[in-house]
Amino acid sequence: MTQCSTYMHECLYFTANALARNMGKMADKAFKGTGLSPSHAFMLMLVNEQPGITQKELSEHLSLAPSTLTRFADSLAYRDLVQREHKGKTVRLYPTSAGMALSEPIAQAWKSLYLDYSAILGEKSGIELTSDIDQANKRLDDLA
Amino acid sequence: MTQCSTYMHECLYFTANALARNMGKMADKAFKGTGLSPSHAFMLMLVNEQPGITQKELSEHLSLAPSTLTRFADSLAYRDLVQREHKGKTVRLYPTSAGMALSEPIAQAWKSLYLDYSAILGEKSGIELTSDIDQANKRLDDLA
DNA sequence: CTTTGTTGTTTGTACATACAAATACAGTGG
DNA sequence: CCACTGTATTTGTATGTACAAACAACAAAG
Repeated sequence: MTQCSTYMHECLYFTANALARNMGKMADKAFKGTGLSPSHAFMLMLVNEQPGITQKELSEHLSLAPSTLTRFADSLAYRDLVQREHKGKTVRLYPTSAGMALSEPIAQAWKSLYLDYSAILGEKSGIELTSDIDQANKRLDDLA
Repeated sequence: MTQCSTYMHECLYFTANALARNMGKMADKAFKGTGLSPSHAFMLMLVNEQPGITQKELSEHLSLAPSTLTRFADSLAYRDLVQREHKGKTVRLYPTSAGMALSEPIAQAWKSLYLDYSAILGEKSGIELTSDIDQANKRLDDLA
């Protein structure tokens, strides 16, 4: 705890990024068994649940840029976890059987991630923090 | 607000990353005038305040990997904003006059970032959220 | 039915960041 | 003084993510 005349930990940009990196490490470990990064896993999960979902919709659900979704879709398609259907200007994604087979492992990894950080932060605090952050995101999104 | 049977917004990994991206965008805008990314600006700030600081120390203050600090130092040195002094195995960083000249612009950008998000979240909520996140980070760091 | 604006996707490119392995130095027990 | 161990840095390489520009398809209006 070296002292620091610039109080970076009082800056939301700074703390938010540090938290994201911390959680990223944890999530990477938790999802390692699935062979997918957490973000790819979330994406596949959405495709499994809503076959035919478009990339636009995915980018909204995941708050990721459309171009990012293109790359992710490339990657999942390359591994035969989803199939793309181009209809007009939109692209719809459907899970393959290999993709669906990952549903369970992903759900488990996700649960395990939840347990991991709950163990450190306390379940209740974790839930509250998550909810507070989510509220903040809603306001920030609206003004973007 | 499309509904989603997978409640990603109840996952701390997910919300934390979304917040980091949101804040990142804001910070990029706020720091644009300085010609530096927010992270580089923070680093330069620390060097300005503690001339002779080592990369190890910087990596602790900034919660960034040592290798990342090497690249950042490269970049700042390349733009003649810091000078490196290799002494034994450690590297100490000193600001140049150009680096020091950026102190003020950086401080202003930082303040402006603070005002920006405070305007959206409310100053008090912003402070509380930042502090909550900081607490969480402290616990997560300890167990890494 | 053509022009013009809007929306969904893709591509080129760039950046922050990380991990693992390599390197270079420093300190210790023999 | 030497071998061994630990610590600070660097390098190679990879990933996630973004923006801006290009592109493709549709919609609306003249």
